[in-house]
Amino acid sequence: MATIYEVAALAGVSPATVSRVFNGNTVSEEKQRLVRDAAQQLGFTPNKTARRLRKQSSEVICLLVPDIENPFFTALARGVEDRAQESGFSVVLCNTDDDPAKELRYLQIAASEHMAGVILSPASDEVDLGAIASLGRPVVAVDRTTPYPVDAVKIDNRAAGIAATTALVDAGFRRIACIAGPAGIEETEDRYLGWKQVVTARKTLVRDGFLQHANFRVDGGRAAMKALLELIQPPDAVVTTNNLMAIGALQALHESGIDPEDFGVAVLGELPYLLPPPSSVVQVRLPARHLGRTAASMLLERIGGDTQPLRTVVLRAEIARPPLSL
Amino acid sequence: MATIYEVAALAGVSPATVSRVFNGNTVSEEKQRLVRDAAQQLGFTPNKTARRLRKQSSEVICLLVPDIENPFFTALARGVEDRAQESGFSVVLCNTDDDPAKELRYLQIAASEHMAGVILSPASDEVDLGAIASLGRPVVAVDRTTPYPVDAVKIDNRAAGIAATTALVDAGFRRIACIAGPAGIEETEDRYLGWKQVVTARKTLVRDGFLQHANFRVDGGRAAMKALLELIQPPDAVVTTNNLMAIGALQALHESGIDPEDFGVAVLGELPYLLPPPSSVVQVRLPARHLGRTAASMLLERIGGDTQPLRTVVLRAEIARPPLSL
DNA sequence: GTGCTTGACGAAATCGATTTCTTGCACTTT
DNA sequence: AAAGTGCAAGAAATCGATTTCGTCAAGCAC
Repeated sequence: MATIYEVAALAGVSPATVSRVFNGNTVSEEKQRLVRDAAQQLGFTPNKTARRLRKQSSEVICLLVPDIENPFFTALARGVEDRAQESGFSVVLCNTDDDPAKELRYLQIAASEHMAGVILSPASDEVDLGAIASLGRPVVAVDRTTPYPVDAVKIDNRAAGIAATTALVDAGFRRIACIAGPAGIEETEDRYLGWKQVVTARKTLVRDGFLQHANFRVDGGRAAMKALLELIQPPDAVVTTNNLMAIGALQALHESGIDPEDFGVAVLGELPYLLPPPSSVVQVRLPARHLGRTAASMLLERIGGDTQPLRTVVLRAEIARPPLSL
Repeated sequence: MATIYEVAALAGVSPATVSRVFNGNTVSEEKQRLVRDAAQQLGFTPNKTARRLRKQSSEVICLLVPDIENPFFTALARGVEDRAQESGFSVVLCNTDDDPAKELRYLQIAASEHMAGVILSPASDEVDLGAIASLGRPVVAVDRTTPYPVDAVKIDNRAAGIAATTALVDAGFRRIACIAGPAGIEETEDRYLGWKQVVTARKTLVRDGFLQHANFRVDGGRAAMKALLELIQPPDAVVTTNNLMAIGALQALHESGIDPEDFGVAVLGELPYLLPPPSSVVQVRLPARHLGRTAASMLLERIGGDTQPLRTVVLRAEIARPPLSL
């Protein structure tokens, strides 16, 4: 790897001039040519580490997601990446496993690595953005929000919950349960509030136990569904507040020998279905990729020095597939 | 962010001593305590960028995969990450989209960012490891190999192809086609050779057109399957050489109204099935996560200075689900 | 012609660590 | 007691860029 000094020596100029050539400062035509030729000849690329040390920042943005194996987050990551590429930024993708300790570790890395900014889907409300914030690096919360004053991009979760539940009611289901995520996570809270609003307004039957809290994974959804089916008066339909839990719920239904056509399932998110799902499954399509792209745009604006007041962008989800009526 | 100089000043020692405390050199008990206290008090963490510039390396490894939305690669990534964490390394995950240009860009970034090593699943045979290699950074190829002399971890693709095809033969299918990936990619080449070996040895019927090349994605699999079904004498079973193409193939079957129980499908890889797949689907389970973990282990050994001869580790796939006989 | 502005560009400082050199002190060894 | 040995720890060099500062010359006004 050639250094700026070698280029300078070969071109017969000072290192400062070489730097100026590559950073758009005033250099005479003549020397520009000399420098470029020399750089070309030596295969010179500026050392990012040295530049970063000096500039105290880099062209890398850090993306923290809770679960990289969840297609929702990979789609989101793609959105971030696409947008970042357009501005010449690289994306570092980190997996927090919804573990605040891991999250903190990565945030510290982001800080000490001088990354230009962070996009994160916080593992918990207690996320500590202190280190990043004190460096003045912008942060954008995505999908979930934080108590810190940062920009955010989220989905209109309540509306999504309402849409999902309404679709089930409209399809004729009358005993609609809800499998929500862990209590205390705002994102899932809003979704189940949407459910609650609809079941209350439409006066459907709600029993104790119709609201199940589960972890966000497949096993959580399956366990919750099993619990629902064991109720004395079980539901005839369910709203699950994320994609993985829906998979678990569908598995539980299948294991219980229930014909999927007879049981309404509404999902917030998309299922990795191979084949068209049973007609009684409603999917609310969450704009994951767009979420990522929007977050990246906002972050890049901040990195560029934008100082407008904090923004929260709310994206609307849409029903992917209206259910047939019963 | 406190610097080493501030810590040194507060502790009343020189920066060199502070550095020694954090890098395990000989420092008296007394000063160690002083330094640690001062560091604690200031919340000091060594600046990674400065350290990296000086040491000419970092504790970051770069993982390049062709498609981050493919569950096979996310599982692989998890394996890499898990292993890296154990040694205190961070993983930067980059998506090449099977685009040699993007791949090259990321490799250059890895080089100029002084990353400790690279694990990659090369987009093509023309991958250029020159920059990385000239820095002496170790590289491990995963899932696919390269013409460069680097360590590799791969799957016994031919055996997997043989296992998949044999399972179909054993299940009674006699006109077995193959949907292979793009010609020229070794990984898929080996898999289809496994198929070829079995159909030849077992004397099943093979027609022109029974071997389809497709891109590695869902649409490729679907198109290939459609082409197969349009043959004058279509196959009664198919081996698909990756998971996404299998999804496409199953979709095509479904769209053609063919009962999945009547048509044998063997997949190299796992399907993101929600529910148990039709009994005629054979899945050869590829140990993706393990692949990643092994690659990470090998890379970390090299980073640690291991200079043993080049190794290629071959992992064996296993049949996930023996088919019922017809 | 003198003084002032302006622009190109080199010298040197800087970013924050690590590491090599060097020094000084305590302790052996003959 | 002089010389040798070992070790803790400070001073200074180093990694490779960017950036400030200062110089010098050209251009222009008076």
